[in-house]
Amino acid sequence: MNPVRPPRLVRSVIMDRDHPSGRGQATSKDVAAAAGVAQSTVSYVMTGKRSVTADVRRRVEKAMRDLDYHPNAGARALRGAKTNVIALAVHLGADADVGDTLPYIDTIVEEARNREYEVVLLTTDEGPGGLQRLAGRRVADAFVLMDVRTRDDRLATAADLGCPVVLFGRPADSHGLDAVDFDTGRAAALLVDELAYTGHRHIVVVGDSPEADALEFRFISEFHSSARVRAQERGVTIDIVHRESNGWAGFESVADRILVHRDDRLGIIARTPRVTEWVVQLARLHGLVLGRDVSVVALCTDSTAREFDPAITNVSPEPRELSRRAMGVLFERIVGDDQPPRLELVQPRGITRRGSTTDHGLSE
Amino acid sequence: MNPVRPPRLVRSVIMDRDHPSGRGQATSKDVAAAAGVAQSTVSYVMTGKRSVTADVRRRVEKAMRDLDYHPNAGARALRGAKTNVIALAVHLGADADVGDTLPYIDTIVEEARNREYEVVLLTTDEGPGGLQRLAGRRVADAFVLMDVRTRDDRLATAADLGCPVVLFGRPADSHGLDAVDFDTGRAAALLVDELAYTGHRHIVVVGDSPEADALEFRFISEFHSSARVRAQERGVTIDIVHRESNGWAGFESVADRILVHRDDRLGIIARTPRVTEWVVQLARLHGLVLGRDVSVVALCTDSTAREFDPAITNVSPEPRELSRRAMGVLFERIVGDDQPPRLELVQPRGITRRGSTTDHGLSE
DNA sequence: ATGAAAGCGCTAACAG
DNA sequence: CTGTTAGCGCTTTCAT
Repeated sequence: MNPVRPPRLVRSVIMDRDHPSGRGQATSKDVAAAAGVAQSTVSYVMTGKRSVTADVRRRVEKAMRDLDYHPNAGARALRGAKTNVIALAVHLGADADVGDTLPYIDTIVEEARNREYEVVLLTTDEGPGGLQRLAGRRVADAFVLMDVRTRDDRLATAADLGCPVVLFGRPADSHGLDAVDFDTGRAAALLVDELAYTGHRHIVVVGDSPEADALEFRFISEFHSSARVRAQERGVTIDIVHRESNGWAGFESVADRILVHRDDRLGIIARTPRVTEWVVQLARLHGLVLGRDVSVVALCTDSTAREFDPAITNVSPEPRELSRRAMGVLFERIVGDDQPPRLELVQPRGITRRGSTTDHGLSE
Repeated sequence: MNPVRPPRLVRSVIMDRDHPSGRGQATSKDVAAAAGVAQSTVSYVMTGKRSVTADVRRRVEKAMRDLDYHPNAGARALRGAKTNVIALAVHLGADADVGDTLPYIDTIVEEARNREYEVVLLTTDEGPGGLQRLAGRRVADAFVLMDVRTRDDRLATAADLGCPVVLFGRPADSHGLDAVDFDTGRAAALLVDELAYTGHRHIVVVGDSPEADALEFRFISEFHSSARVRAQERGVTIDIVHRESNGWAGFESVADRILVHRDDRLGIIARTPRVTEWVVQLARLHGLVLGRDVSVVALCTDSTAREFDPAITNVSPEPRELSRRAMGVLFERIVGDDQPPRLELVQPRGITRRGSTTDHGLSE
């Protein structure tokens, strides 16, 4: 029986070899043997750090494919003193601002992959210890720190790690580390301008975090102060409101403050996606039609803005652009450049006018 | 000058040593030398695989502290054939169900840390190739696959990796892999029961994904079919509705279907946090008071349920428990157990009655 | 209870 | 252009 057998599959070939026993991986030595070259040649074919005859290269590459060869990351890291892993410290706790954090992470992973890097995850809760562990054990050789607070006890440690680090946000003292940040002040100005230009006389800024957070995160305080200044310049009144406790209840309790000027060209600025949801709900609840009785603008991604009906006039915080820039800076450091520490301040792409805003006909 | 100098700091001691040059890490060899023992003894102090005199142990531990020693992960992996890294494949794309995905990841990272494991991140988009890369290069030696579809092309590959894998979800063919899943059918039954017991006569199930998704993810179709069966058993009418296109608009267009029975003891089941938000909005928009004119129950975490006012009667999908169970199964495989593949079906902890439901006085 | 020594898989001198 | 060789830092026999 079975007089005619199909050609054996690659996998079988591997299984039959005696050196890379059973399930074990083929090593560069096996590849070298199969291709009839030295182990170092295999290495040079991979790294391109030495020129190799076309013929030899072909033989090596074929052997790699036949044996399903993958270089062992541990051995590489050990020898090369380079792990090709970056550590990403991000806040994942129960109180994480779930709204727009995934696109940041997604883009970071993507950018890392484009450069043949892996990403290990680290929670902000682990604090400085986590950084030390990963750097000390040589698991990662570059770090991305998200959710950086104005004063952040991870920074002194991070600066001492002796390897590239990039921050999301602008701490009071950056300890000589590179950082990227979104120009939230500029975003606030754009949002205020939009409301002022379309003839609104009163502006209320609504945030979802207690006042205390404004001190911890610069992007919050900066948003507030910039909005305040701009409103003054534009000659419109402004009030800054945030919820008093968690949940809708803590938000509803400040409803009066939000809606005081509901009958006199009121424009509301929502600082996060979640708060946008609430503001929309609040308006509906009070029988106010968005884009007619009251205007709402928000700092949120375009995709979030479009989820509403009417869609919300918005400025995007550009999560993907921010992550791309951060990774750009990080990899420049990795290849080793000695520039002084850099701050990349990402500008809003602009404001997108959608259905949630009225034009009171007073535009300049 | 400087007649009295303070005792030198640990760091200086390191810097002064000549072997671990400059910024370089101290190695176990350095520790051994400093403690006056063999390198192997240092190793045994760490692993505990051989008994060590209390005195020797103390000396070694002191040397480790003095030199700020951290074992090199690459070297360990190389020698020990164990990376102490698990790979987490998760969907992070633009369409990710942002709602409740962070708690899963948070708990996975936490559980990994408790067992001295690191977590590398992998996007679902990378498909089977990502798994092969990480396993082949020996970056990770165990895998967690989230967002598993009914038919998922990563599974055949995953099963062939030759290392522990655990799935979130129940594919049509699990390829002999372990899996954990939430009993969404039971959850649907609980939600229907709650509405039936409190005297509702019509139930509408609202989902946020198009019908097509129900085929891809078992938890969706199972939720629907279980709800349907249970409603029949309880003698109440049921309709299953989902939005027709993205955003609020696609949702509002099915508003009529949702609210047909608004005047006759209507109970609405929201299948996700996001859809809960919308249903609440829709009700308000139509002047219906939650817990009086209409009842809303949801499949969402307790913390999400409490965000609303009135709080929403809910069944939690238990993200943290699910992750804990998954990691439990995974680590049992890692220490090597030869049980047949397991499916851990996590039961809902129960339903929590809150303000969003009316009791029509017909409870049994 | 401890030491000495071999070697995991790779890269980078050093030789030709 | 290619081969030979010496480790990277650790764990684990094998000896004592």
